[in-house]
Amino acid sequence: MEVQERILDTAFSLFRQYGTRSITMDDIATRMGISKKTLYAHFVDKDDMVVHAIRRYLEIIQEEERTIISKADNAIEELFEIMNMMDEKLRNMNPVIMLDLQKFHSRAFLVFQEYRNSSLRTTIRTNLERGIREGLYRKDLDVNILTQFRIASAMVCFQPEVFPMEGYDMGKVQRVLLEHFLYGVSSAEGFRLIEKYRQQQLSLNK
DNA sequence: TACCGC
DNA sequence: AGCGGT
Repeated sequence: MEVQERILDTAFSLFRQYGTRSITMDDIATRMGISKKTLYAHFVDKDDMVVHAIRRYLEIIQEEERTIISKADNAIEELFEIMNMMDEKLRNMNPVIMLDLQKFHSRAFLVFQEYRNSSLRTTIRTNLERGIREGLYRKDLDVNILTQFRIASAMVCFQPEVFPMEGYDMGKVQRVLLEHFLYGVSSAEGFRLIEKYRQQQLSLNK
């Protein structure tokens, strides 16, 4: 792996736990056993590093989503796989990171908004359309409204007032909300499939 | 690693 | 004071 990528992965693993504000460039350099000079050889400043760290994280998620979507047999299997993937991606994530981006790293915040408004929206909408086509979701769904709702629901885990880090794991929150959404959009046939995948999950975790 | 300056 | 930046 390239040095930049290793720096970004180290930085992001710290940012996701503590937010960007409380992590210093010294922390990152120390953690990697390199000097700050090396950090500044690869990134113009901290803000630039935050932008790249967020971008990389989102690109990895999108890449994994593409793979899942192309492999999944149907919309429900797709959602289950995305749920497992996001569980890991959001585990131990501190919701303050979003406030830090909003307040101190507006460029990185824009990168996230761009992801939310294009990639995430498309993934959600396409999954709904797929499920309806496959007869696994109800035919009378309002795809527009439900897409908007699902985006909002995915964002609620970043509100520390609603889900403070003490007591709630972001990955778990996302999983529970997504599963709840899935039950809400499913047809009778979809419902049976959900039960089947849930059984499979249970036997896998043993 | 020491140091500056915001 | 402590942290970004040199």
